[in-house]
Amino acid sequence: MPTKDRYHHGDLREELLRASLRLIETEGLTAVSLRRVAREAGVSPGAPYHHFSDRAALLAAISTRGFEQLGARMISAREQADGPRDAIIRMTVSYVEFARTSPAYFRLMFRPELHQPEKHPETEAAGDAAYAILEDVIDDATRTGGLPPEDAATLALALWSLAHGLASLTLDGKLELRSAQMGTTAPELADRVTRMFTDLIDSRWPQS
Amino acid sequence: MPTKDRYHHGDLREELLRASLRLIETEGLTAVSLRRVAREAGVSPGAPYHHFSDRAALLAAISTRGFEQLGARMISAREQADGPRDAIIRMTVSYVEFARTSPAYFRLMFRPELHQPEKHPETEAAGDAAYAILEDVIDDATRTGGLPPEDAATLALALWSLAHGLASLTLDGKLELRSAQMGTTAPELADRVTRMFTDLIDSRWPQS
DNA sequence: TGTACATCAGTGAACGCGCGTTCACTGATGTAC
DNA sequence: TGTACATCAGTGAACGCGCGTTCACTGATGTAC
Repeated sequence: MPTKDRYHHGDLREELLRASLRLIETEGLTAVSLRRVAREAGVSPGAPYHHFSDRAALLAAISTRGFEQLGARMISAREQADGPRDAIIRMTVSYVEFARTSPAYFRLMFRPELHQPEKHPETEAAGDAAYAILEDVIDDATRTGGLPPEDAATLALALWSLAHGLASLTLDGKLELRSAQMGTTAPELADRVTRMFTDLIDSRWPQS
Repeated sequence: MPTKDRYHHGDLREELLRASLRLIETEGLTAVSLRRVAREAGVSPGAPYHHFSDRAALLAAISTRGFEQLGARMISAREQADGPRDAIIRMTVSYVEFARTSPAYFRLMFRPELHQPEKHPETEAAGDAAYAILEDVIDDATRTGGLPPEDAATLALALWSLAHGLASLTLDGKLELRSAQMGTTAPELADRVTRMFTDLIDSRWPQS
């Protein structure tokens, strides 16, 4: 067990990642400087450099983890689903839910200019992997349902756009604004939009 | 006509806004500091304070203008449309097109933490006005088409989410990546997704 | 038309700040024998 | 088991930088008479 006031922290890398996420959530992305993160972790300004080559590397590490977590959620949503149609609903909902419950991750993941993904290919790979899960579910639907294969790629993109738009608008508070006016809640509204979209797919390709 | 080397700039406020947009497009939002913008406009660091109370006020002014331009595009898209169904397509496409042709505006508009809209109600009002246009078109469709009124609000939100997602993914370069793999272009892909969505609406409510 | 004066919109130096990053250093830990 | 030594992971002071903002100032412009 870690003792207080040790010279060696023991788990500084993790602590820095945690502190960064905390900062993003409480004070926003602009508050995340290496100095500040170090201070939050109770460590000197130079210490982080033993774990991350620079600020962008720290942010890239967080992004990678974010994509991995999003992917894990999507996989678990798919596993719990009863058929491809249900999988589509559940995965979209879990995408939006991820944004809502992990706003710090989500905001950073889609701010590529901050973490220079061109220098950190593992971040891009994690993002691609998450998208591949979505595509795979759509492919499932073309095999077992009546979804025409030539529309699969477009539909996957439509679904991603819808989910991403819902997630972004949720984080911007736009959904909450609308839901208040409509006498409901933001999560319920996101669900409703998702279900409507799936219903639309259903009525276009009934056998899917 | 403005002469070079005048003590009074004559149109500094506009020049500062232009310089900011140029900077966002070439070097990103982080490059927009009041000092830098002043330098780009060829003016001393204190000069902008005669036109904007602080940095957030400058950014809010740009955001407001962005929402106004987006609204204008949506209105014009609607006017050119042949019926509510066509209006829905055109407005969605023009939303995405706005993001693509005015990325600097778009990025800033949906970064509320940067321009503190709570202090600048005119920015929020401009955003609400743009959304109202979309809602209005959907309401049209419920009156003239077979769209059930109880679904109107949800559908408006679905459309906004789709358009916003497409726009965001376009700016992040994700659409371009997909389109390259699919042997097409990003704008064409966005069109395709929009048309698919409208087709879905059509097959669900054929008379709309 | 000319002049006095108020106001507007600039200048440029200065302030204090937090930042990223480097570096010589040192305490703690792990390892070979 | 004990010891010498290498390596790891911290410290803390220092660097140069650009930032937002303020301020006393001044040149240019507009206006009243």
